[in-house]
Amino acid sequence: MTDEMPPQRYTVALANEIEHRWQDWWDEHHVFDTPNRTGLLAGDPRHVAERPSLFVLDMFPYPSGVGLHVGHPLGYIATDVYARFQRMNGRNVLHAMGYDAFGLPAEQYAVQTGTHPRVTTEQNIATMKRQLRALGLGHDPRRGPATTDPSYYRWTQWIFLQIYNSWYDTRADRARPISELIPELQSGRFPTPDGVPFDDLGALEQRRLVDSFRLAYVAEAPVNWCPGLGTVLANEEVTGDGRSERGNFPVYRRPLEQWMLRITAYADRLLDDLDQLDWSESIKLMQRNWIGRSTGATVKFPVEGHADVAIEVFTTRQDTLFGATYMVLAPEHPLVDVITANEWPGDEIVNDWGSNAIDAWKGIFGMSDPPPVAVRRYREFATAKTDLERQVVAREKTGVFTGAFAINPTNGARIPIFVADYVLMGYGTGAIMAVPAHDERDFEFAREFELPIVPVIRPSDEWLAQNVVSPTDATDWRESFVGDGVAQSSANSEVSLDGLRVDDAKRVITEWLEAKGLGRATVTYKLRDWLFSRQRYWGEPFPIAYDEDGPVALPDTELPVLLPDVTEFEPVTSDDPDALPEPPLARAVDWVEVSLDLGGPSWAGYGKGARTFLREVNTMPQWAGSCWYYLRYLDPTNENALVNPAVERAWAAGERGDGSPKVGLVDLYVGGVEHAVLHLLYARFWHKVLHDLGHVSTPEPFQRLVNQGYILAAAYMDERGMYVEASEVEERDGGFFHEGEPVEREFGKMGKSLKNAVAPDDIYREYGADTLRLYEMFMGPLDKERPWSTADIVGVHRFLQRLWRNLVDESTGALRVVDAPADDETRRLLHRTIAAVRDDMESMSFNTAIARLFELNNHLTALDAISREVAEPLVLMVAPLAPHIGEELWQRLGHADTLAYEPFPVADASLLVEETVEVPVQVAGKVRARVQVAAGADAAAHETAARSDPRIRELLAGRTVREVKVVPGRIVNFVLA
RNA sequence: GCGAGCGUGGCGGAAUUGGCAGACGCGCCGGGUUUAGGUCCCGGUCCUUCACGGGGUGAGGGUUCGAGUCCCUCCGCUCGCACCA
Repeated sequence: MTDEMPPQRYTVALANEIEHRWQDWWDEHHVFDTPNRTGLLAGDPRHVAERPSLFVLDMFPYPSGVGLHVGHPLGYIATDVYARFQRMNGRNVLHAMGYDAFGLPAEQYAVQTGTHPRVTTEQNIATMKRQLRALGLGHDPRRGPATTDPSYYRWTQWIFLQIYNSWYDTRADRARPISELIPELQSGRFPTPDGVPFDDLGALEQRRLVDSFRLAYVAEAPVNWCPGLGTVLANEEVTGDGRSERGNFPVYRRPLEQWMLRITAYADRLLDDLDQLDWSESIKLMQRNWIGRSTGATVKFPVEGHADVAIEVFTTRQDTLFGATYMVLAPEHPLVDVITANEWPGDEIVNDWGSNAIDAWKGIFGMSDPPPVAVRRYREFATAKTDLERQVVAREKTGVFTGAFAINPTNGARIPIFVADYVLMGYGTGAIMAVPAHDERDFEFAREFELPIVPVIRPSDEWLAQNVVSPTDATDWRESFVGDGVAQSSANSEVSLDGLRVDDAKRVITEWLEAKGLGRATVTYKLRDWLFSRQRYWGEPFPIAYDEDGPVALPDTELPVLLPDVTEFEPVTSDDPDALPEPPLARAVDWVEVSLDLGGPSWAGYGKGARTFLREVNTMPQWAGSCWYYLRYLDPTNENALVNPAVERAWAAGERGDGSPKVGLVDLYVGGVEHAVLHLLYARFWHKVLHDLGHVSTPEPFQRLVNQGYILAAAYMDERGMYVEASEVEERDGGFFHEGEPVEREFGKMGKSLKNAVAPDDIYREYGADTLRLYEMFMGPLDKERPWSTADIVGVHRFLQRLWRNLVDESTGALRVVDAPADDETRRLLHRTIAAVRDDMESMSFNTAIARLFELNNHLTALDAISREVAEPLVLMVAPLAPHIGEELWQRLGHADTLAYEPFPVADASLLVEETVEVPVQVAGKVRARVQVAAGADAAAHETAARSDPRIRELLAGRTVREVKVVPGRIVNFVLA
């Protein structure tokens, strides 16, 4: 079979031999060791440390036990190509890969098999390193920490302490050390309990007061509690039907005391600073929506018969206040019990049908119950609904009247107060004023409950005409009017909005509310503080201990707080929803109890001499380690600091593409869109805290973000609806079969669940790593999803084979390259290719760069010998994409050192200009001929050339040319009359 | 429902941003090398037509000398959010 094969053909055997040899060579010669300008990693034998820096980063991978499939390295290859290109372009490039190795999968596997998660994690990291090394990625091997290394999580804990020991100064709009809060408290800037001066407070009161300012705090908050897993879960770990993603156990919302991080203090900056980042608009929008800032006003509504109670609502439409005809409290609202009447009011409120509307308000569970019973039943009904039911039942409005009335503060109207689950306790104040004329949800509810609808904004004429209704009487309205318009029926003896447009009306009414002490301008956010503790073993321990009064921070000298080496790391699980979390670390009794002499100020809970504390037994969530890993890449071996500030500044200095200074440390960040909100928001938050405290110099972590598309692959489902192993499916007669049975094909994200994963190892074995790299880059634009097709790989493999054959004689192995100059046509093609490839590499359009290289290479196959002036630039251009064959050919061309630092070819501009250009000629908009004109010729010359073309002359004969449009070098168009 | 993005050959995808639609690759067709298959090499390949020509970028309309590209309406797909006051 192989006896016919030329001995020096670029087969997979030769490719693999070349690849392994160069991977070893790179390691031995430290080719990708990136020097820092100063500090521990400052050695610089290649003299590149002073070059402009470029930090290229991949999202931190989790070392999974099942190994990689070919979808995983797509982004890693892209960053490697870009990093190699920029390194050849004169940049000092930092590119490294660490491991996000804490987390639930290793712990679950440990529970199933009894293997300690550290063992599994180390094995998985080794497997992943082997698979990634085989791709030829040019990472600095010294800069790849794992979050599970104590030398790494020591600094995760240190950052937590920085956050804990900080408060947010809203006046300076930044976080400051907690020690700087004390003078502020002493000066009386912040109110103290009962107005007692801070220094006169007891130690515990001081401590409680200071704790209430910290950016990390313990609070009771409703969380996703999963007794089946024995831990609380993040929202993203819970499926749409309220079960755990792993294990499919029920998840319950219940209040538990947990660590929270005060990310809400940064809401405005997290929102506003997005403008300075080079991220896709869709990702920015997702973050904006998640933060969910809305500006409006809070307004107090007095409650009839309760002189001391007012219901505070948040609204973005304070201009419609005169149209508020009822109020709604969320079922969980604490005032519900306070204001609910004992009996239904005796009022007659006549509805449109002439009957008493109150009868319709008494709820869905029977009209004989008094308000307290009706309200209790409704609350039970509302809380029993799962999230799924709330979605499916969608917008069907339910609720119940409390029997109580509030007073609209603008016009004194008595308005009924309802409880309804369309108002959420978690947003705003958990209560709303309802303006059914100008709010869709309120309108639906008002129709359902026969409530009055009072238009206070005159709708646009267009809307009125379309709906054929009155602007002032909503009886016939089929929907609310939510657009801009002019206020009407909105005046009392002190203020009038009538005639004002929405924005002006908002301003006027807000001023009036503030003057009367009834309300004020307010901004609210959807963003909630970040629940930061988990009941897991395999995570970072908190650097926190407790005395009888609460949490106390451990000093830096106690770091790292090592994860105790237990034998039972499984959480306590249960079927009982009322079971309480029992973190696995609670069982490490010897570790939990710790004797410390903390010393220090009483407000920090210290200062009591040596005594016994109990350690925090929760661990941090997996996000903790991934919030700051990119900073550790800068200075991974530093034992005295998270990162040497001088090193950090050197990497942070730099410019964006447009020459403006960058605000984000990392120049290019590539990863999956699944982290659009959580990881990217958390990391930005931590970075900003570290920036405020002076530990990093930029306000943002990631300047430019690119989301690579998923790799899709055909998946096959049998008649039972089960996925079958895609690699075992055969196609025949236009159908697909698995073990003889017909199966249905679909396309989906490559992975274990669809049984359609393709292992990179199989591709190396069949084609080699350079071919895999090239194929993944050639499939399509980086940010688009693309279907994997193993059959298509031969195309790029043939390219490498042809490239090899163009430069190396397949039978003798001799170089086919000559020193004679290239012919003119080849030289011009080369320089056009260089110009195009350079542009494409800059914009990461690798698929088109590869197409250009194909064209040049195909041109060369027709030549008897290849000139060195073409061969060398070609090899250098291929090298970032296919570095092993690049290095091998470079060496065979007579170079002793790596090409990784060779300058990327630069096109000779004079060779890009053709002497003549072919210009299409249109008659009446249709291309009828092409003519040659001199490059740079003017419009008249174009027209003359076009008119002298015989075909054009024929077509124009006897016709009147009304106009001739000429775009020199591009087109000539004769416009006929 | 709201928001964002995308619809180009049999398939993956190009098109300097309003100027020659289909680069490049797969597949397919034909030929060569080979005992044969595979590999490899050469040529062809949007549809229609013998050809000249005509048609063609999800559908329909518009702007323009000129539209894959801009605008409007609709259809389809993907993603995100989902009672956020």
